[in-house]
Amino acid sequence: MRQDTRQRILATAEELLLSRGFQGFSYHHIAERLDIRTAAVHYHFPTKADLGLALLQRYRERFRWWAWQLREQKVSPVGCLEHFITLERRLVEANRVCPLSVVCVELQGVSDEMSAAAQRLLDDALHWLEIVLESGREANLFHFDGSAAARALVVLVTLQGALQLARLNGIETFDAVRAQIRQDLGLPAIAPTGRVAS
Amino acid sequence: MRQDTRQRILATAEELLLSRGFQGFSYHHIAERLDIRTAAVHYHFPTKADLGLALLQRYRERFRWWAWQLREQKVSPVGCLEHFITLERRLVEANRVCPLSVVCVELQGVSDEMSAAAQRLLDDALHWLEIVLESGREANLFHFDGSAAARALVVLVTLQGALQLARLNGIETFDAVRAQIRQDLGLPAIAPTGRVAS
DNA sequence: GTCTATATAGAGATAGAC
DNA sequence: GTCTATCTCTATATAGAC
Repeated sequence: MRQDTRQRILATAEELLLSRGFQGFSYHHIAERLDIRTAAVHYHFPTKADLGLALLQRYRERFRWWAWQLREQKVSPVGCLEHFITLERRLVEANRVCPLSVVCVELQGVSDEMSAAAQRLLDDALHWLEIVLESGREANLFHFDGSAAARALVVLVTLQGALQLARLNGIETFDAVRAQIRQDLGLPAIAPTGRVAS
Repeated sequence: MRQDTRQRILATAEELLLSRGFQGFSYHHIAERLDIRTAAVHYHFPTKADLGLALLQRYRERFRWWAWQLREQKVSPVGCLEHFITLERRLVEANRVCPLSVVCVELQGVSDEMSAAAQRLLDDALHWLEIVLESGREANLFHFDGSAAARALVVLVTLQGALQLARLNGIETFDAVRAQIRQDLGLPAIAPTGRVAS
């Protein structure tokens, strides 16, 4: 019945991480929400650095699994991009930011292992996006100059920035940027394959 | 001799804010660096919210003065954009982030007044960039589709994202994005007006 | 695995002397 | 304006009972 406490801690901690930053939540916040004591949290994650690392690893595993699923379902490059943007948009709707943003802003306040885990997550995302863009270009779906790697980098940082500033400026900011990204990749204003999940 | 303590506090606090986040520094850190006591810091800024607000106001005033200078010197739109990018690049070099990033990530941990001040800074930056892009387009220096406001938004969020991820991924990330932004605005790979300050 | 209890340290903030 | 001294609260973490 109760190894799932660990999972509930992770889920709650992730919510807190993405809405308040790593330095903005404590074991007390987690324990309070789950109606347990802080000592129980320490049993599962002895130090906060352990918890932070676990959160980033979990996030990365989830991303890899998500990307693997899209591949299994043979989703088109355009569909992949749309799904990815939708993923980020959901964060905006939930008033959250991306864990990469948190680590970058609070870099001096997190352990080296945590920032290394963030680096791996970033590498995965960039690599995945590069493949999507390159295969989409080969299929004549996307149109852009330069290397797919360079374009993937620009798309990712643009989404990161939009995700973040949307918190101050409203979700219209995110949607405006999203439209621009599509246009810069040579897609029509409304994605032809559908899947522009709201 | 000693109203400049206030200025020294602001300068030190800004360094800490941009390198560690708002929740990542304390009055003790400031006092230690200036070799004064925390009570002296509280004299100038009774609460941390007061200090945070002052930091954002100061940042905004500096930006406005900086933009005004460029205008006085009749710097071309291309030069303005280059100067702006250089401004951000210096933050990367100093391993800092933008105050807007800090406020966005730690939004729940800052006062309403602080986030309102960040909003005003963002508005100023967007408005300034919009004018630069629009006047540059009229002078046939920039080439882009859509409104200047929409393009300004994309350029700004892209720089924000690059500034942030460069902290994890290295300054090459920032430079690659910078090159892409230039290209997307129809500029040659190397800016013709010079002023690509290193 | 979870609890109570507690240790330690740091943060934000105030009072009052100089 | 800046200091010493102190207060209160919170955060991280551990010990040991159940």
